[in-house]
Amino acid sequence: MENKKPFYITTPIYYVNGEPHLGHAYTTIACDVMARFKRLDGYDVRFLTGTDEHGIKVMQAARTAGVEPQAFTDKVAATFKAILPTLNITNDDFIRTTEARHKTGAQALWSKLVASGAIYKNTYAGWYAVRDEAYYQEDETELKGDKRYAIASGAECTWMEEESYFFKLSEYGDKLLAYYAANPDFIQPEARKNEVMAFVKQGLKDLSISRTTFDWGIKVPSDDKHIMYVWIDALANYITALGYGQPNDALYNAYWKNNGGEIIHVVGKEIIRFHCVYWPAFLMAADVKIPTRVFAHGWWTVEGQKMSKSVGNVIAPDDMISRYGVDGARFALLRDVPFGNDGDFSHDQVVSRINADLANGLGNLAQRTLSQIAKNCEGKVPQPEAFTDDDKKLLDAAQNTMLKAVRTELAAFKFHKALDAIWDVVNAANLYVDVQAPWKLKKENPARMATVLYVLAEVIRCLGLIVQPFVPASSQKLLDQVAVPADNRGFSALNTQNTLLVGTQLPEPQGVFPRLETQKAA
RNA sequence: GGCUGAGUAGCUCAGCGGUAGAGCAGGGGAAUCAUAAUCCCUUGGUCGGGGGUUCAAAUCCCUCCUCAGCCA
Repeated sequence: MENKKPFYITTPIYYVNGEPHLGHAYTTIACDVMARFKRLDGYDVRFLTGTDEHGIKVMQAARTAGVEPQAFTDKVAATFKAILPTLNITNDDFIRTTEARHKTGAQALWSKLVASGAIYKNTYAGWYAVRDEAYYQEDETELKGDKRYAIASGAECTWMEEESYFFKLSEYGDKLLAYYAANPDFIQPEARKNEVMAFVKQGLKDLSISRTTFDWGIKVPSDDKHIMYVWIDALANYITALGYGQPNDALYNAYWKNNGGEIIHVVGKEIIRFHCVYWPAFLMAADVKIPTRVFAHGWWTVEGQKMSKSVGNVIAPDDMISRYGVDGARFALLRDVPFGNDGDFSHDQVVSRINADLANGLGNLAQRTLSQIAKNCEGKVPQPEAFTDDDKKLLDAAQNTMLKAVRTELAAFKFHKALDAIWDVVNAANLYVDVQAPWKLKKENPARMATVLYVLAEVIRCLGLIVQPFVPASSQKLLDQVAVPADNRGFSALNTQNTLLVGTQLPEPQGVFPRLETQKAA
């Protein structure tokens, strides 16, 4: 148990100008599956999520709602926090950028950047679009009537001149490219890496990193007129949550400065540049270690359409849970679509996946096995005879091969392939039941029947163990069904040394994965 | 406009130089332990279009089309 390797995984911090939806749930669930897997696999895991609460948009949203920004963010942040138990998320911490610890840490990071000479003061002038929180060059805007708009986004612009601090991003292009080259896995998937490298190769400009036009943000140390640019504020959360720049930085030492452990940021593809260009540049300048990996996942459409408030097809995490159950929802989001690709969320597809794999596949496998044990073996783990080749083959797949395959796939965030590997065993087990036909053996050869049922029960134990990260609640029920002790459910038990104990009394079999109705109005 | 991906069975995708694959859906059958679940067999594709290289191309090259993203 000692000398566990550290593993630090983060979701982005979610911007509190709207309610949580499918996209937030997706990122968070993916990280949770990874965090749970790594814990079960013997790592010392730290899993962080949280909310990004500063910036002019939040300030304006608060004004529209007629409340103070702090009160506004308190309310929205609470809705983000509330979905975590709903989705059965095992985050170790939840950071809000309005918390004192974060402000202290972010200011410490700023001061470090100043001390290292990476920051200078200048004037910023240009066409500013409030909606985009961005400045545009004159040629990036167009005049319509007496108003000027950004060509790219259509947002209205006003001329602004403000004193601003700048980060010397222009000095980091080569260093970043060298880092990407030396760490080929830093940006995944590959297509995103190409995109980021192309961006860096064309040359980087210094980055304006402070604002004076509004005050909903973290104050720049020793210059109260300025607040920190939202991204330097937001990105800092990954280290401030660990105690960076604060009196107690034990977690920072354990999980960030860690020796040989991993630091992984999971992000949506829209914020890859901030995480793969700005963030590592800030860290280089501050002499802080750079994360091991940034993984950008794709986006969901719903029934073929983009999710949007105006279309009215935004899926709320609560809706998903009430329709499919927590485990069904978690499973459906990761089962088919390669992490990193965009996917389409279709009700019919989700239902058919849940029914085919969970109910008909794994659920029914357990039910048919356990009910035979209940009827024919007094509900006790049966005593096996010598194993046949078929028995050995199936047992070996469940006890040895499966975990290795899942480990390999998850190391590359291939959730769907990990599940493929697990379901290969589920399908093999269902086939094994038919081939062995224990219901016939009952009369012809009861000892052989006992062996077959033992093999199946043991395979169910292994499946119950490995499926824990994906369907945490159901898997516990499944493991209860085969009487696996609560303290023997880590992957260190996924082998031939921790098999089911012959003669153990099993509880009355109960369905674990219910079938969903197929015909249901969307 | 430049760059990066993607375009393969009704649907979701795998294959990335050697006789077109899986899962789901559809059709037929077997079985009856089980959540009307399971198992077997099966229908279905000029692998976006066109050209080229090769004994051989979904797979390599060129070109065009469509979609997505990044950049300008």
